[in-house]
Amino acid sequence: MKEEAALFKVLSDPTRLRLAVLLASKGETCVCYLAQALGEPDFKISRHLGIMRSSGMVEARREGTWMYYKLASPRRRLERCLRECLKNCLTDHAIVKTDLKRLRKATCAK
Amino acid sequence: MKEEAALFKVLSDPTRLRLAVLLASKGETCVCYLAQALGEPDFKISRHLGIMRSSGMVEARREGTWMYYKLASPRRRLERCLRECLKNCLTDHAIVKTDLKRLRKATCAK
DNA sequence: TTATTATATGCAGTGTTGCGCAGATAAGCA
DNA sequence: TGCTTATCTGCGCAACACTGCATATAATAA
Repeated sequence: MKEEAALFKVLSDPTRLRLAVLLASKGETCVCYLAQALGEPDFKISRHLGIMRSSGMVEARREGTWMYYKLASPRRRLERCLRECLKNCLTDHAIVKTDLKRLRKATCAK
Repeated sequence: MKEEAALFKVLSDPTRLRLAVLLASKGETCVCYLAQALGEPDFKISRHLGIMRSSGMVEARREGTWMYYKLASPRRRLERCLRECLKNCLTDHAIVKTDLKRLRKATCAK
């Protein structure tokens, strides 16, 4: 049960939860865009993405200087179910809406 | 988003996750039965139930010396969705099966 | 080479978490 | 009243988690 609990633990931090919802809704996105979307320093975003990555929830791809992150395809049934939760229940959350708005305006030349 | 993350946090501990699945599957149950089902000391179970209770995930009812706990009825959509996850994805987990087996054999005269 | 941009990481401080034990409380019964 | 059972809680400890800052790495271009 430890592994299942670990899935919940990854989502138990507000920053990571916002990132997960954003990635679930927008697909592959690069770190600097995510940092602007959340209005948080990029080293913080990078840290949390690292945590999500080492848990297997997220995959990364380098393209030049940029790193693109996306949700990994679910392995267990629980992962698929949780992702549905994110999409169905959190996409219209107030904070997510403003995150998405800022994401749309984001540029890579900070 | 903090409140939503808190929901995941409650389920991010293996003991609490097992308790939640058990309560989702069996309904109202008293502490000593839950302790026997999980094979853990009752003060530990009581602690975790207390955490689940103060988060609003669980409700308690006293009957004489016994305390009966059950899942509270979900308030937000996310809570309902998460409960579905527990029922659909974790009820047939190996540990839950043995928990349920021990729960069936549990008695209150320790 | 150096400079620039994007991303990651080591470190230290602070706070939080889960645990076991011992003891406290609460209810029921003799 | 005292005794038993069931449940809860205060304490100390060890482990862990989140943050900000500074620095390191990685890739690209001049």
